[in-house]
Amino acid sequence: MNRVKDIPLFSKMNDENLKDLEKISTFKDYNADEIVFYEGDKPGTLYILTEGVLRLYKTDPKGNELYIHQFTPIGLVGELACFENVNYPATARFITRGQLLKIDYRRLEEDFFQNPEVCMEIIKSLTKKVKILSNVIHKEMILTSEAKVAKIIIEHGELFETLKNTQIASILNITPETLSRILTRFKKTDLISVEKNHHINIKDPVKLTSIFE
Amino acid sequence: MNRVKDIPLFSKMNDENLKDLEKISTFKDYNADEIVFYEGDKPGTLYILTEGVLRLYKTDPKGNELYIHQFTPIGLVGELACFENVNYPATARFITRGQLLKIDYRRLEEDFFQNPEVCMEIIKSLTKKVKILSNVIHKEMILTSEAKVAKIIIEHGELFETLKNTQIASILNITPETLSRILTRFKKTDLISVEKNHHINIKDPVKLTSIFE
DNA sequence: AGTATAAATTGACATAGGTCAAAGCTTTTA
DNA sequence: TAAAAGCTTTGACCTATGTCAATTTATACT
Repeated sequence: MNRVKDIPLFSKMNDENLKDLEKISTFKDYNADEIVFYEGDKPGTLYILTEGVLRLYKTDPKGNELYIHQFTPIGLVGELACFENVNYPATARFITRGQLLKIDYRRLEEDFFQNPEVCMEIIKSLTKKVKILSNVIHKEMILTSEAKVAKIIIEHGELFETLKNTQIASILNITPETLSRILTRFKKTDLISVEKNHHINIKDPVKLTSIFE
Repeated sequence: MNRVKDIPLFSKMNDENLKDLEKISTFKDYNADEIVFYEGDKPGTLYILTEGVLRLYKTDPKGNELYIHQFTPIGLVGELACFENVNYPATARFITRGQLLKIDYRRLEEDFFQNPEVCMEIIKSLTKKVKILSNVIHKEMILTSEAKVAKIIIEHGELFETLKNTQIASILNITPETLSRILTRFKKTDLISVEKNHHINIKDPVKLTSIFE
């Protein structure tokens, strides 16, 4: 992607505004593992993810990464920090190669929010974000490790075919050891079985679901 | 409060829209401890808190209340559920007597979001909420119990003068026993001392702050 | 195919906080 | 001001997960 008007957020802007926007924004490509911003950095740039997978995580005092969310195109990233002028509450790192549109927030503000279409898109984006965070809270505060694993098997079982268990553990914010032990327990109690290609066969969906609901 | 136009969110609406709004909304008074909605309830009503203190919390499988936030006037409550049409992700209960403006969301939608002033207020409200949730995540995922206590002493030490330790423990999502043990430890290591009227005297702010930063 | 590297499993152990129960303290209420 | 009710403190114990280390199993590379 290389034009601002291809971004849904701006698709309904008039040409004049678009031109202004182009002046204060640039597309930038990233490699996998590149950091976009660190937790605690000062805001000032609004990011729009146009390509790739971008992970948001926090770091605890021991240095562990605490997974919050992975964004896929197209979405606003880091708008809270800009709108509220607080430091970024999490670190953003690309998981794959990717691309961002970087917008100089200070030069944007004035007429940007006047446009009702833009406002509507921002509301949508913020709403999505509230939902994401609300789910994070649910997962981290309410669910036990066993419940997290049961939930990801039921809701995204296919992930086990493409990701290593260490990666899944990191998404769930548990250790690989804990994940391994829980999977073993699920196999022993005949809730699941593991077939070729790491495909997880759910043998007792009802019981498995009851673990996290 | 008893008029819709006294609410900032609607203050800039024209008279016609206001009249429409009044038709689909009602003020309702609540007593302390009254529940407004339960986690899992179907949405349909947009609430605006006009008086009192409203607590949002989730309930874990053991029945423990997990504190998320307490709202004070004036603020939108439960808009995520309405906008996204998902069930309420938390329970809302009044801590004091209070009042809500209840708006029938289904009858609202059409022209409500056209109004740029209203949009702007909604963006503000959602932004505030993202910030709140982001803080909840920080508190619950990153901080240890000791760090939570240190943080509340530094940032809201005066709370100890008005609230029982059990209430503070519930805000921090820790048990009163744990809070008591941590306070004892802080006293023993000369970080704080407790004076008359439960006033907490911070003897070593630097060290105390370093526990949670 | 055969070795090197990475990932998963398993066991032993550590730890933060929760749970339960008893004993002191403070408020409130009568 | 006495009795009751409600807080706080303390000790003993429990539990879910993390940590570290050893081993086994898979995967990738020449």
